[in-house]
Amino acid sequence: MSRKSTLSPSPAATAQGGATQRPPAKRIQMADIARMAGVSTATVSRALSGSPLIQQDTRERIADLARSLNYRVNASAASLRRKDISTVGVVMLDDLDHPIQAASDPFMMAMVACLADTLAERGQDMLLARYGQNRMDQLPDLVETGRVAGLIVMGQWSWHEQLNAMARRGLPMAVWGASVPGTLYAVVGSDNEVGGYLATRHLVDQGCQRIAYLGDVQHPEAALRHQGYLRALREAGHTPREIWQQPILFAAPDLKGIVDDWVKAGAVPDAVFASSDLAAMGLVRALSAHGLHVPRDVRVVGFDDIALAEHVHPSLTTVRQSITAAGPALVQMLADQLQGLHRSPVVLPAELIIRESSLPPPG
Amino acid sequence: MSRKSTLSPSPAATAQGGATQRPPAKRIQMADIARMAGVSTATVSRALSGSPLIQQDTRERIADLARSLNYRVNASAASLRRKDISTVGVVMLDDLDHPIQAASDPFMMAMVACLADTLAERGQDMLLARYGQNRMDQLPDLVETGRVAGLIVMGQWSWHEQLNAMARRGLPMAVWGASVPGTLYAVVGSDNEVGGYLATRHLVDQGCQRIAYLGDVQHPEAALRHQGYLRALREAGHTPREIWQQPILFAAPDLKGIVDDWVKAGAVPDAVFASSDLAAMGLVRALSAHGLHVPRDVRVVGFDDIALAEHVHPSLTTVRQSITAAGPALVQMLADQLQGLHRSPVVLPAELIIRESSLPPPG
DNA sequence: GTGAAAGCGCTAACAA
DNA sequence: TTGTTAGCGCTTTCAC
Repeated sequence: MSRKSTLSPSPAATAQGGATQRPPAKRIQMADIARMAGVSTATVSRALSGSPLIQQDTRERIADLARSLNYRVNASAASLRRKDISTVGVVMLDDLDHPIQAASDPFMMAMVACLADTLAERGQDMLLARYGQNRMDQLPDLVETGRVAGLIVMGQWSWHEQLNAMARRGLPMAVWGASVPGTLYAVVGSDNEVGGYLATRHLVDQGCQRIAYLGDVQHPEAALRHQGYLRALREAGHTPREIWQQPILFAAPDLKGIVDDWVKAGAVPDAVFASSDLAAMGLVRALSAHGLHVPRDVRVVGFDDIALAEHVHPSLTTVRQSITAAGPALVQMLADQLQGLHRSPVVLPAELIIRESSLPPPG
Repeated sequence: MSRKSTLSPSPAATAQGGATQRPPAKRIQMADIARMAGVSTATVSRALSGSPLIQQDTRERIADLARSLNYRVNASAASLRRKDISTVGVVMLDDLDHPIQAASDPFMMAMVACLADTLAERGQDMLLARYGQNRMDQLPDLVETGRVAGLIVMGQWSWHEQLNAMARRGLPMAVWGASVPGTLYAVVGSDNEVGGYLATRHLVDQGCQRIAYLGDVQHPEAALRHQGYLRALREAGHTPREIWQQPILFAAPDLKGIVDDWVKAGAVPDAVFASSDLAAMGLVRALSAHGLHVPRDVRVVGFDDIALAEHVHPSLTTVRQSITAAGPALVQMLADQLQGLHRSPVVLPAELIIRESSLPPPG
């Protein structure tokens, strides 16, 4: 089991007297199997990959031998020879380099998990990496050093230009987000405009008159949600007020300050559409610090439908982005890119999930 | 940019008339650089890896050439030749194969992100995979096919025996969790017993008399937290009641049913120590469905200190597991395993973070 | 200091 | 059907 590695032992471990070395048993390989089976490596290779060229019994004999010796073909060697990379890079882009930011977004992380499963089903490996603004230029390395066949990118954020540049360089990739004019890369995303519309329309239907929006309109997805919000408002004959359009940060917003502003201005909304569940939950807390209760005083709708949305108090009305649809769509989009097929953006339906936070309290 | 791939195009894409092929530009390689620089590939290889054997100017000339041609050494080929795998497998074990379960645990996902960063800093890649009970036996494949040097395993759960079996086979791995007697694999984890003690002791100090525990004692980590809970109770002279030891599922507990039981039995506790923040948040909601308010009627303490704990209402008192300590510890533990060094379990300190959910309400 | 040559472990023409 | 041979793209002795 001698496995060379760049890793170095910890000081603690080297200092420790009781450390023991494992016997360096040589790893078996294809030539060994071939010799023992009395055939060539070519035959072993074909047998193990299930080639129909090999006779039934030869194949089984070899398969049995391999199994009993616990032999497995070396994936890297095979991949090198075959010139066929079965690993996909999944990249989480973060605005800051604060440890764990986009990573703390449960929606993104659920997507990562779904991608892992989707890729696994297709027999592909997933290389996961986080990149911040500073290392952004190293992103193409993953592809150019041949470690991954292509990239699935999450967190379009403010990286639009860099992503476009990468697309121009011909990097195969699929991006989760929203397509804006001039987008050169392949995009998969939810129908953010309709999502925003549904959320706001629902609040209008509840009789809300003073509906605020919480979201960073610099962010392409949030901008579309805002457009949907405006459309619903327009339809209802409401006029959006400036103080109710709050350009908060997507992940770590200062909700307290915003509620303060509302209270000071005597302009507390009777409903808020927040562009993420995280923001919505933070808002509930910020409001309650001012003695404002959700949904009694303020109705709240979020976006994403993270797992927790159903389990917090009050449970959160939200716009569901279907992760189980998103993962396969992204993987397929990348597969198409790798075939050299350019596809137009994929827009997944968004669905309003009504829970307690936007409904009249039972009392 | 011809990149062969096992991926097949989607029906939608093939059907689509507007699909365009990218020109199959041949990828440059070391031999090309060598030819253009008028040296051998050996020299290029050495120059690019910064070997001191190569003369300063030769090295720079080659480096410049490579950069201008946007050449990068093929990582797989190099790794094959060098017999040195710089990829680590990070595995999330799930109890069910319900899509996204442990993956929906923000604590685990934050850890994954931290591992990604820690490994990246060391120049290692991270292969992320989820495994359920059914595919569990395929886990060693990752190592045995040479895709990864070793495994970092999260979600010890009820897999103890399988993990032990893998350790016996000599698979290099480091597991996040708790060490129980007879554990053969390398373990890194928080000080769960002390964490449970601190949480419960804090509730005792608040004057709580009827303190319940919520957690699956089958789970090694939860069992230790329970022991800490019992120790604090014992110290305070309290007797733990049966109905207040609830063996809930770690990730998706039926909190409603438990609260129902308490109410029916007329045995509603005045405080609950939950073995995860997720469970604590669910409990807050389940209690409120019965008109019970946190912290007014029931004080609650969680475990983990996920990012959201601070931002929900009421903000959650909890026991922090330091992710920033855990990630590096796991990586180092695996590094030591790969060196053949057996180290004893690493136990990281747990810290009580006091917030609203366990304190008397301000009113 | 640099180059020639021999592989890493496997697959795929091409022959037989 | 199976074996022979020639690499995949790189690193590294060993010689010069």
